[in-house]
Amino acid sequence: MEKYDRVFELAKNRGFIWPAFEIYGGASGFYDYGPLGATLKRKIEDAWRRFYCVGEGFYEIEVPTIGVEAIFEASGHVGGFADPMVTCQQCKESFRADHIVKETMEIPDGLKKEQLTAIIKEHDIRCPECKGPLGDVYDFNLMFQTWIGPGQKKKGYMRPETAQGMFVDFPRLLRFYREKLPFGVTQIGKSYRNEISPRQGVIRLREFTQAEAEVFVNPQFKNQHPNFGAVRDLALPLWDENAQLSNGPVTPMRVGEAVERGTIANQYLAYYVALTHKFLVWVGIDPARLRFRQHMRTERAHYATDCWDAEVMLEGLGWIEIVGIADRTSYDLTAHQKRSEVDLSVFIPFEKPLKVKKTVVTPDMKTIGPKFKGKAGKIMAALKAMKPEELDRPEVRLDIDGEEVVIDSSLFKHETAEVDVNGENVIPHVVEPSYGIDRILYSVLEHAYDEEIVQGEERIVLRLNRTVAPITVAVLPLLSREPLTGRAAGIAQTLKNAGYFVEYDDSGTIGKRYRRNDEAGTPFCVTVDFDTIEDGTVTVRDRDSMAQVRVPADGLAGLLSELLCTGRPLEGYGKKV
RNA sequence: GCACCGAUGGUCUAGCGGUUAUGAUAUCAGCCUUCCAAGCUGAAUACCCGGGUUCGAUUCCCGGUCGGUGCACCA
Repeated sequence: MEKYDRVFELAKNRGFIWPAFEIYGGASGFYDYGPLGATLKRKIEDAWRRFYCVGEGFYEIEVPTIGVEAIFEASGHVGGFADPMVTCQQCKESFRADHIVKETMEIPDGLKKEQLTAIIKEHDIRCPECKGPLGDVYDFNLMFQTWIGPGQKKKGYMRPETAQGMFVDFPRLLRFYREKLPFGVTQIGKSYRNEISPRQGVIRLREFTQAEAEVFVNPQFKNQHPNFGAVRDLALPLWDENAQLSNGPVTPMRVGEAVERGTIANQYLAYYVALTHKFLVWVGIDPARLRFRQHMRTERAHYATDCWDAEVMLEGLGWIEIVGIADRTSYDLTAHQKRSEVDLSVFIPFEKPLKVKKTVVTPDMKTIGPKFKGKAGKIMAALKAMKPEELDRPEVRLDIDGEEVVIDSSLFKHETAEVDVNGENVIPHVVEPSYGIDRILYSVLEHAYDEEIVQGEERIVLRLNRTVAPITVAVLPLLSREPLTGRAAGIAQTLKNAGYFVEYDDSGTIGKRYRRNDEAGTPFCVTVDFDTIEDGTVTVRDRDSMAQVRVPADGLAGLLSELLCTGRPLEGYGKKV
């Protein structure tokens, strides 16, 4: 953890990250982003928006972080993650408490943990592995629970992922996108998981930020991503299931080939794996410390056909998952359709209408109604569900709530006609790239962190990507006295007016100020010296090479704009110093 | 949640049953300074929280919080 310690020390010193609630002793799994950290995070999120919202055309939505119980009943988070657990005091193995008890006796479902503890004590139920004594039963649900409104009538949960909000809004989103697939929606926001014992510092948080995209696609066309050509030849470091099983290496493979060979299940999934690679490198993840690992069949959620994690190498922590890209199929929408009883399918028109024979039954409800009263509705439904040949009889026998009802053929008409079927209703599949912003932010810091020896002194420098660095440019008078200070302040103001995040600093020697900005990751330092007063030129210093060029102060805003857009080295501009 | 270890200025640290609680670095003010943590002067800032033992606790004991390590957990 040595590297982590050094990065975290810098993060605390320079105002990137620190423990939350420090004056009250803190709480594990919670961290604050300080001035530079919050700015860096926002810039990473903005880069993400540039890829997903601007690039892919997926609009961003924002839904409450608290959800009503039904959402998480449908998603499986309530039932699946509210298990009573018990730990063996001897071998420390954990078990489902109710399962252990059920091996010995019949018990009803839904017993409270106190009741289960009592039963275990009473019947001296022991650890099935080592026969050691069991501890008290405790509830195990990763969701934070709360009550909506006064009293305890309406349960609410802090969302454990942002995804559910986008599934729940599906009918409105479908209308917004004018009822056509495919379309995508994104959300950047906080999610909450009440981890039992978060470790690994900022890697495992109880409150964290996710950036997720849900791409709704016709399952028939998962192999026809409209923009696949743009990524087809990109080589990705893939570590598929077979390679993992055989302890094989991570192999670079072109995206197109990965789909053709079936390494990645379909074009849509592969496209977002590729887009993830582009994004991560763009915000400053070292490609040499990045790989894509396929989920093993056994670790995949039962509904997911294929799932790939982007993992980064962090020193002392190993390979850490920072993005998951999953084909969730129609699982989520189907679950919400069932629980909410709202139709979440999309009408997909056929290219040519299909001619289909259809039987239309018209019951004579004027007679059936008064005669059968309360059962009339069910009789109508039963008649309409009958096959044509069953209706061609003098009388029809129906089973209504276990009772036989005989309907004379005079009580309904039926005719079979050929009708046009113009399309079908399909529940879309969902391809979901899910990004852990906090982990990405820390990884960016660690991958940018560098120490080097300059003239016998250690230099710490954050080699952040120019576009995500919190401060874009520092303006420094060579000496802290007039007329340099006044001129520098003026230049700083001009750059602020141009929209840049500018730091003006005249405290201490010039060397010290360079180093301060190196630690903050500021890519450029503009220095105002006596030549500036004479001829209006300044020096611009590159953080990484420490090289300087001399350019006219008037052109600074334009120069910065070009440096940020093109990513070209500073050395190509102005006169070398 | 269990076991072991730790917690001292912003940061990194020395140390002790009674100290004016080290040192470095960072910060602020001033002097000096014509490009990479220079120098001088001064200032401000700390014993994680709660109980106990004791004349006296930052120091010893107990509990908690936070952090580290191992186990468990991480859909």
